[in-house]
Amino acid sequence: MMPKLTKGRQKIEMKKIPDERNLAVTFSKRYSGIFKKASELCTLCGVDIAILIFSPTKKAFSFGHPCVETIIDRYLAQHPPPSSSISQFLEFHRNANTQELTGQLANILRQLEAEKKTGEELDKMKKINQDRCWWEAPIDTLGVEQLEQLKMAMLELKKNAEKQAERLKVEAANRKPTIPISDSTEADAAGPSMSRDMD
Amino acid sequence: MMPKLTKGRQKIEMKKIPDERNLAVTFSKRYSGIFKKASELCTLCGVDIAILIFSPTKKAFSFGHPCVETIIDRYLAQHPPPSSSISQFLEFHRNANTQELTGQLANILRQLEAEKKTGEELDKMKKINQDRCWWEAPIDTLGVEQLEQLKMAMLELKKNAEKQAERLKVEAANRKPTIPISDSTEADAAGPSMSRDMD
DNA sequence: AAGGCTATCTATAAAGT
DNA sequence: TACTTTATAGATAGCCT
Repeated sequence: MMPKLTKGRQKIEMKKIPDERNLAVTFSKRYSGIFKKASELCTLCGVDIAILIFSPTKKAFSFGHPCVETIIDRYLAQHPPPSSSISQFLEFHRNANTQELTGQLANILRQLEAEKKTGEELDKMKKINQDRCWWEAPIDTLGVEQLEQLKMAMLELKKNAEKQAERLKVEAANRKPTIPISDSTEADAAGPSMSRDMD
Repeated sequence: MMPKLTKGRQKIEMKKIPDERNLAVTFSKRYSGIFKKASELCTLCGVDIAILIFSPTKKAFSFGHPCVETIIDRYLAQHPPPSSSISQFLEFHRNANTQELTGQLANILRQLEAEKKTGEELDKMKKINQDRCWWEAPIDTLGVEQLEQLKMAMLELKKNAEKQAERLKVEAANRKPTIPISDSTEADAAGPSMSRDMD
């Protein structure tokens, strides 16, 4: 009998692999193994699957059938139910007041105006990453898809608007404006206040 | 030597399993196998993963580390790049005008006020589906998480506001209002117009 | 439908090219 | 660096309870 040529596959401990090189190799093998399994599951059982993985180097890997975005939309549509979101939104604004909200929206609009002036730059970026998925989406989710886009845009604007609002708040304090912008501007930013108000 | 007790594992053809019963069993075994693999990959390589599966019966199964929503947010943040979304948003509004937008936002606010009056009903719904994920989210993505919620809420409000706007438009036409509400209200709804305007 | 068994198939850890 | 090989660990098809 020949001496064993290799040790073959060995059992490994289920903890984070210490050696960085080995970790990279294992990640590469295993994530592709998982994608293959997912692909088989799609074929064998005719199901829809999306997998999102952020590698050790923070790069995103994804698998999707028929399309990652489609699956995500379908998931979001049922899971964090819209009614839940809206009630949280209302709860938040019950504690604040509508005048403040008006103020913030006004700021968003002002910011919108400003953004329009630099819109050309954004147009270029848009050209670069032409969206690829819309036309693949089943008709019944197309509306949601679009709304998603709108929402992402609103979030971007909102962030910018908050910075703007911070500036305006300082100005406002010096002039006693008709629509005061209070500290709620900060509460609405990335802080934990809203998230903790939930239960 | 004993006669074989079973045939053991047999190779199967990579096609949709015809027998419905067998398919259900295979789905159950395989999806849990994939989740186990994913879990191991998390542990071994310290990566973040989300998996969404819609079963043959359309039920959603998900795996997420640290949390499905977190991963989805991170993915959406990079993939259909925000700049793409925002530029589409801007392109859309370049064709409309800011006055109209102002009008719509005003309607949203009006709707908000109305919603507050029926807020109790929404509170009940909120109780039913307590969100489970916020506090699990890593600090650096919490802000996005919240903003996601806000956005979903805005979208809900927007839909309602559009119906409201439709009514107001009719009123407005009879009184020559300071802020005219034009047909863009419809274009902004869930129809395909915006999505097709992309390229 | 859910869980267990066994024989076999598949994935993959380690080492080699 | 990445592909190939080897041998074993792990997943699972078919069957049964």
